[in-house]
Amino acid sequence: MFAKACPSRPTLEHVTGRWGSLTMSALLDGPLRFNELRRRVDGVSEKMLSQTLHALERDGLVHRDAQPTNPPRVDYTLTPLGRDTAERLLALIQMLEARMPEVLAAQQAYDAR
Amino acid sequence: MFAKACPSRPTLEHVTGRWGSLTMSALLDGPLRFNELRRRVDGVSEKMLSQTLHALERDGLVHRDAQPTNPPRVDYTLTPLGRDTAERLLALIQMLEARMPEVLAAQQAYDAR
DNA sequence: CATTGCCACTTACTTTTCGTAAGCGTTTTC
DNA sequence: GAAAACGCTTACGAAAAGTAAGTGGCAATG
Repeated sequence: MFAKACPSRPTLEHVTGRWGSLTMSALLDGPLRFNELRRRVDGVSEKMLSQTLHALERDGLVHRDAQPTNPPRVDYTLTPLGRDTAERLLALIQMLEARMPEVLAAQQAYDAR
Repeated sequence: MFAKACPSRPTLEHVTGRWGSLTMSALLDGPLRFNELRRRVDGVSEKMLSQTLHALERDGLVHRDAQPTNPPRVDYTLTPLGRDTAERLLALIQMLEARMPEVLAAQQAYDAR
């Protein structure tokens, strides 16, 4: 993984990317439709969500279930691999959130210099 | 965290960013100097490594120990919070690497469509 | 004793990525 | 019959990242 040409690097980037991590964590609660996801992951644009989901689907982390009805209904779900990944991501996110006071204190100390 | 203006988002991005995750994982083995890190994290430029380290230092995840000798010797270490974070990151990375066959298979199936 | 290379960076420039905004066709809601 | 929701895609400007070169001092090589 530390090697430049490692094939797992792109996947790691999809998973840990700004929107990848939030998207996957949001899907831990259950399947969500495109616009439901967009509302949960506050700040993501339609374009970036679309891109993110395509990448995650290609990597086998997210399953896309499109029903050819009118209007189209598209549900996104985590695959088993996706769930394992998302659980770790969410744990990391929650740990960081819990310890944000430490981070903010460090930032203030740093900026005060 | 899912809120747009959440103060933990920038920190999450530093931690999970392309170079942040690899840099922190590399530091789990012990303190490293700037160029040692650069050689370990294959592909990172001096500029990006410098930027990444500054951000992580400001967030209180990495400690920078610069000795004013000649030539200057600068050691980077993980703080306790940084170590907790890096352990989770490394676990995620190793899990992904172990399951890359699944990912590659999914990619091939996707591309074949 | 000149050349090369290492050390830890910073700065200018180019390329890639990202975010913003609009458009698409259909279908239910008021 | 006007407006909004659905799930996207496309064009364009802005921001981030990658590339390359420069800095200044010291150590070892030739």
